[in-house]
Amino acid sequence: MPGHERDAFSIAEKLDRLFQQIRPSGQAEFSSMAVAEAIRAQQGISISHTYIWQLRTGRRTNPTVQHLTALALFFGVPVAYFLDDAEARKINDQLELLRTLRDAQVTEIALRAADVSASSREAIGEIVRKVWELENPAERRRQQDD
Amino acid sequence: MPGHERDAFSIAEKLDRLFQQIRPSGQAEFSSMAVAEAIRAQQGISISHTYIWQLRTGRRTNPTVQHLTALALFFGVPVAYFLDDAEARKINDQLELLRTLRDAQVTEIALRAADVSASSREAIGEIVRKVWELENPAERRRQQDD
DNA sequence: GTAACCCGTAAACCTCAGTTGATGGCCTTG
DNA sequence: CAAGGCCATCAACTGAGGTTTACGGGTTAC
Repeated sequence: MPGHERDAFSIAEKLDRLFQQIRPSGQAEFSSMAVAEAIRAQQGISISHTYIWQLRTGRRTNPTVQHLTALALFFGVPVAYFLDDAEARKINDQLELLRTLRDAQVTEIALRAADVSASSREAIGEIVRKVWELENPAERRRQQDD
Repeated sequence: MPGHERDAFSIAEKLDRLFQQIRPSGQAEFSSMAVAEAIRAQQGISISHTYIWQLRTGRRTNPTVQHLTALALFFGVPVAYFLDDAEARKINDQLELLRTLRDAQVTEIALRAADVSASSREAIGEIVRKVWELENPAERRRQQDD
């Protein structure tokens, strides 16, 4: 099991939380039976109450997309609720980076530079680096690690 | 099948798209074999190249969360990309831009420029524009619409 | 040439996701 | 009390998710 840390919260914990927080008429929790029946009725997807219980209690941990989607739909949460934790968030950073660039109105520069010869690009890169170093004192430059 | 509209794009189509758009060094696509091997190596999750191919070609359509998450992580997209169409479209556009920039090895320029004052950025933009105009004859400059 | 390799494709195969059936506890209602 | 329904829980089973093995085509190396 290499370095990548797994989800801090398991599917079981998240599902359990949904059961606790989303209740039929404000009273007691849904029963596994009721949820299974509702999913079959509303979505036409076969699922057994036993299996829902197994997922909730962590006895089964690796459902298929169909069942996970069905549960998410029933409880009215996006499927990503079950899946996107720390790991997926890291990935989202990469996409966020693009938004950051766009927000800094830098994409036009990038796009133009992309359409330019390699040697010119190198020269431009050098200029940018010089400007950046001028504007960023050494002290601040130290905290450049992700 | 009641009212809830299912995903317009299958997992197969989305996965195929990832293969097409996210490439190793800008050249040919990843092979199913390479992806399987990388997932095993980087994430320690067992997956066979044959199965990846089956998913990509739509012969298998209902993977478990473990495998879907592994694929999403490898390609650097949130798992929701495979499950939620709205988000998938958003990410697709961003991916295309990101790949364009990466292929031109221009991201470092852009990143540094984003971290620089507005006036400097303006100056840099001016330089880039000048270089670009130098390298792109007037004739070609006219057809700059897409 | 041919040997070695990587690749997509296919079918046979095996493991585990998911079901079925059963048990017993806790409520009601008669 | 017994009868009946709803429930969580368990063990045993089924079948689909996932793998293994193998074949043929394409490419590079000797």
